[in-house]
Amino acid sequence: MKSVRTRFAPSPTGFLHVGGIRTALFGWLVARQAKGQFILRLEDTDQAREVAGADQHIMDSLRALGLDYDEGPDKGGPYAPYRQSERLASYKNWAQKLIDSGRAYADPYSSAEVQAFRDQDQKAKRPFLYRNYRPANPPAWDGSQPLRFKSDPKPYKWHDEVLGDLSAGPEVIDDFILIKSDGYPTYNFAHIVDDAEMEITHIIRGQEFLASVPNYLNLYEALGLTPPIMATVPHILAPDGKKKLSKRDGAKDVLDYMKDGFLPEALVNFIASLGWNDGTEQEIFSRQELIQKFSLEHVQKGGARFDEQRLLWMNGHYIRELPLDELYEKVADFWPEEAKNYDETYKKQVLALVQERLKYLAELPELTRFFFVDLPVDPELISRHKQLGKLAKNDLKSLLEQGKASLEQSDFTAIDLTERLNQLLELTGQRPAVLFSLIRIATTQAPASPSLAETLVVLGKERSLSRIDQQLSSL
RNA sequence: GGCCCCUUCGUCUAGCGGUUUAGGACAUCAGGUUCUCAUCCUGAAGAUCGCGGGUUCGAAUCCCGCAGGGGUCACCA
Repeated sequence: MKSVRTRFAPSPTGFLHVGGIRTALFGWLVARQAKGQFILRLEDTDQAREVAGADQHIMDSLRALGLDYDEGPDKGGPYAPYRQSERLASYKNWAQKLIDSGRAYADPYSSAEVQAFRDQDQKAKRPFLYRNYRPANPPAWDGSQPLRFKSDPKPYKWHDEVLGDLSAGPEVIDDFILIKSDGYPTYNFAHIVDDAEMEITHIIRGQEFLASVPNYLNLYEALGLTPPIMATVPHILAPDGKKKLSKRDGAKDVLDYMKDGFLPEALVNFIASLGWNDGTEQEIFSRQELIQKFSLEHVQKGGARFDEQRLLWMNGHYIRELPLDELYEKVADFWPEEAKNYDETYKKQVLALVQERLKYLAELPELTRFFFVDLPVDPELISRHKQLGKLAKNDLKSLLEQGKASLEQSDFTAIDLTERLNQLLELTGQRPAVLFSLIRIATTQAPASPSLAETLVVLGKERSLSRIDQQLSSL
């Protein structure tokens, strides 16, 4: 049996956003599930739109997400090269076959002339079809003119793994360009040649190509090729739900998500479940489960909106699931500046306290800064507090003095601190909302922090007491 | 405009003729977890399944119209 071979074939014109990644992910899942191969091919046939470094960026993104490819431009493989710009000879060969069989011809018109035809059709409110203007006696192709496919319009029915049975009439089939006048092939031609030569079994692509499929089918026929299995993945929509997600609508580079501390596992799970599910109510899928359970038939037909809230939740979930030591390693580059002189033991204690609060790793500094540096007293923390804001300064002062007196006697173990804080509640007759809030604010100067006793343990006696003094002197 | 695709809570979705008073998750709101934030737990609100016809004893599920959205009609992919 032929082994399953899928490919991801981006053009190096920029970074990869979630939409592109999803296409890659689905192809990767299909290949891994079937124990086949996943191939990366760069479609760099448009020199004008090419962006320097984009190819490397794409490869970095795939690797960062763990979407490893078996063959690719930087990896080689039995069907190398994997860059279309290096495969021009191939396209020439196949083009020659078409010329020989009378299925390709040189386009004698200037672009201005073609544009005139187009305008004419547009004015008449009918779709532009080049074949209506097909030259009767085209000149021999010398490579300086575009080479066009001589189409054979007919209706087609075909099957799409996601969308089901599809069909289209002959009116959509046209003489499209195979090779541009600059010698480079168009996508329409190149991908068909490459997929055939590379023995690709499944084409998974966005729905912007759907309207062209009949043209491809016509070309496959002319080349004597059997079309691969096709699957059309719907677009991911911008948050407003109107148009497809694009870079200009704020679609972020996936590598930027990684830089903000979104975990690859979370990103992969999120992107997979955007438009796919296994038919059950399961939400969290490990990579192994995705490979095992993924199927193109369960991919949603309609477009899905990108909901960052959901990604945030899922990422937080994956962060919470991580063993502390593993999280500690991942968080290495995210500590606040002030943490650099602290040792691993201390930082791990801090990390354990904020693990359940982290939605993404880049939040670490704002959540933990007070563990590493004394922040200036912020009077608003008290004045804005529901209960504390109502108390007179003298009352606050005396409460805090009592707290200080008790804590001075403590050995700052969790057990002792908890007990003392409880005693303090009875002694002062105050509710936790008042007493604990006050001490918490005094010792952290942060609007939010982990629980009081836990925080004090990590902060330690000396630092806690000196901060209480600092607060006292401001009252 | 022609052609093609799509349409279930705000969002992601389950559902493939009857077990559905349409289920779950995110977000929202309320309560609980000795304090804030978060986690966790419980609960609430939230979709006449785009609309209109049919078929059927019975339809979110099948058929036909319509509407809305998207894609495409490049020497871009």
